[in-house]
Formats: sequence, C-alpha cells, structure tokens
Amino acid sequence: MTIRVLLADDHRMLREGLRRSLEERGFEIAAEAADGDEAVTLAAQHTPDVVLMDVSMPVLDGVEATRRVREATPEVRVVMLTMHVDPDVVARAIRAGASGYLVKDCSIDEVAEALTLACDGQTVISPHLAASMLDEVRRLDGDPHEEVITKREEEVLQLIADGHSTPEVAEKLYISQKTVKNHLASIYHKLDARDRTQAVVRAVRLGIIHLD
Amino acid sequence: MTIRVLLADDHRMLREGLRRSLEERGFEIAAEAADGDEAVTLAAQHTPDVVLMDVSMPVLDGVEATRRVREATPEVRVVMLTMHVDPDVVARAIRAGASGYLVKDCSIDEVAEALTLACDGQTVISPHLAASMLDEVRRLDGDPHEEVITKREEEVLQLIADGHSTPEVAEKLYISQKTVKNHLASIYHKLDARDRTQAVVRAVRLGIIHLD
DNA sequence: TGTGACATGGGGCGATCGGCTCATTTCTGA
DNA sequence: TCAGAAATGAGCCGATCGCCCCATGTCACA
Repeated sequence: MTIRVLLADDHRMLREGLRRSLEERGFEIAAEAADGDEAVTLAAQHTPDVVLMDVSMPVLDGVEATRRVREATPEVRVVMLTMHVDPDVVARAIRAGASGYLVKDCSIDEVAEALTLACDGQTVISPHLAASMLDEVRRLDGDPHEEVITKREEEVLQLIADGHSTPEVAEKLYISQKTVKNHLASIYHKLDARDRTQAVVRAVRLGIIHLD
Repeated sequence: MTIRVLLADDHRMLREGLRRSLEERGFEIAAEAADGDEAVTLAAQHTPDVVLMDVSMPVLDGVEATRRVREATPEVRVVMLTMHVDPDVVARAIRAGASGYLVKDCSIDEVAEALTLACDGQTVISPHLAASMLDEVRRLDGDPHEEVITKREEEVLQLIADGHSTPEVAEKLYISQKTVKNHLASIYHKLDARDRTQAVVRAVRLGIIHLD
C-alpha cells in the first residue's frame, strides 16, 4: 500500500525536491505546508500516514506543530527534520510525539526508510544523533526535572533576541525591569546560560525562538 | 548545449533534491560540495558553467567562497541561495561577484531559469528581493562606505556567539580586554548593533557567523 | 486545604559592558 | 611613498547586567 505523506517545510525548494524524490520511490504526497499552522490544518484535513516536518518554521515551530498534530490526529505519525544536531531539540521533539528525527544532512533514501519505518510504528533517529540521545536519556533519568521555558519567559526571550535591552523589554511587557531580570535569571538557569547572548543562541538552537 | 552545474550546500537532502530536479531539466551536475572550501576546490577542478552556492555553509561561508571562486576562475558564474531575505547579504554577495541571488523559498523552475540566465551573463535576483535591493542601491549611492567585517572582528564575533565574555575572548585570542572591546565597538558600528546580543543575531542572519 | 509553580515586585553589590578620546605599529594599495 | 585601514592598547565613566537576599498574590492540582 502507498504511504501518504504531508510535507511541512517553509522552503519550497526543499519541498519540491522531496516531493519528486519521494514520489519516485512510490510515496504519495498528500499535501504541502509552508508553516507549522498550515501543517496542523492540512494534517487534520488529509490525515496522511506521516508528516515530514521541519523543526524551524514560521508562525508555529515544528515541535509545537507536532504536538498539535499528535493531539488532534493521533493516528498521523510525525517524522521531524532539522538542521541542528542538538540532543535537547531531539528530546523536545520526542516528547512532543515525533516518531522520527532526521538531520537534513542525510540522503533521500534514509528519509524514505525513516518514513516507512515510522508508519510501521517504529521510531527512527539519525545515527548521528543516537549517541547524544543516549546521553540525553541518562540526563533525564538522573534528573527528572523538566526545564521548560514558560510562556512569559519565552516572550522575554524573544524580545531579547529581537535586540531589546532589559528596560525596553520591561516597557514593552508593561512590567518592571526587576521582573524582566527575574525572568532572565530563570531562563539562564533553565537553558544553562550565563548571559542573554548565550541564552538567545541556545534558545534558537532549541527552536524555542526564531531570528526571523 | 548542456549547462554544467556545481552544487554547494551543506545539506545532502537539498543537494539530492536539486540534482534530481536539475538533471530532469537537462542540466549536468559536475560535482557536489558540502562546504565553502570544497566548493572553491571543486570549482577549480571541474570548471562548471555555474555554481549554485548556499550562503551559510561550514568551514567557509558562501559569500567568501564566491569571492574565491570568482578570483580563481572568473569564467565560472555563481548563483547564490539563501534562507534569509536580507538586503545586506545580497549586497555582500553581489560585491563578491555573484551573478544571481535566490531565496530558498522559490521553485525549482525558477532555479533552473536563474542558472540559464546566469550562464548567459545576466544577473538574476529573486523578485522578493528586488524591492529591498533598490533600497540597498540607494543606500550605497548615498554612502559608499563599505561596512565589511574584518577577519579579526569575525573571530571575536564567533567567540562571542559561542557564549564567551569579553575577558574570555581576550584570553583565547591572546590580546587585552581593551582590544576586544575595540573590535566589538567596531562590529557594533558596522552591523548597526547596540550590544553583543544584537550583533550576534545580526551576524547570524548575514551569514557572517554560525551557531553550529 | 495546602503545596508548588508562575508572575509580579524591592534592594543591594560587584562585574561587565559600551561609549568616549587617544596613541602606536604594521601593512597594503593607489 | 604616503594615506588609510587594521590591529593593538590605555584610561575614564555611566549604564547595564547577573546574582544574591527577599516578599506578595494567583491559580491549579492533589
């Protein structure tokens, strides 16, 4: 039976390349989404067998989109694609319900195999990531404490990444500078960062915030 | 006659997709490069008609690679690919000798057309970029001052992006903190940034430095 | 009915940062 | 050969930052 795939990536070029290559290998492309929100909507409409989802997308990032797809339509599997090899992002993706996690630096054949295995109920992870995943699992075992950035913290973080200073963030959010500093302190702790620059870099890699 | 293309992109997935799609349209893929340095070497070896070069690549970024390709083999045209729509990057790319500039959010047909036109000696720019390019030209007319980040400044910037403080950067580069601060001041001016966080974000978007 | 997480604040302190002016040396390109 | 850019460095100062201490109110969940 033919596997029906929903492609979700903000770069049309990559989507077209994937569509052609996957169709050649006998997959059927049910639809294409250019952002996370569209991916969620189209997944519900077309109920494909699997969604091939980019991590970094506008409007709604891939991890959050995966969470919503899995909530709305649990029978639809999600395989994630990423540029960044970060164990934390992998962990976030897996927790969000992804059945697979691929680095963009892999071949189309590997993608095809991952999609097939995902539909078969298996979880696939790029070999490059296997080692770092083990570390992550150990970390989670030893420390069940989930370092989840709250919504407010995320707002602060995004404004910081947009180039705003503490006083400016305070003004924009209608809170005191002290509160902003408190949020930042919490963010530093959760992201294991020492200052705002480290925090922004780390958050971007984790897919929590975006630069564009 | 067949147009011979060198693909330079660090994501194998995208390369494979492009190879397939372009070969289908009658192009010949002379070789594939996974980083800027490889692109320069392979361009000299294979002298393709045109190099399709990603802006952000490891080892050597696309803009610098373009500069070297054009220096070593002026008959080889370069068409750049980018994720970010930033007029400054476009300006840097054109100054580096690129014959074309495409956003990754365009179709394979557009890529094919751009490659053909580039070989014909024409310069192609994604329509999305046309407007911002006009602004850039105006800016360059009014202010012929070239804001080019120097090698030393780039080193400082990269270390800052890696999460190092001023004292740490000074230690790593065997220079005084004062000199680091001087470089940073220069960087802020050139990137129109106010602090290190803004500078890092802007540099990443310009493709000057990388987070990975 | 607590208990804990979240969001909101205050004060203080030392370190760091960014702006300012200035000087020296080296090297390259016109 | 000479101007200018690049890289190095100094001192000063005010602003900001990051890290401590702490308190309050809300709200959810057990």
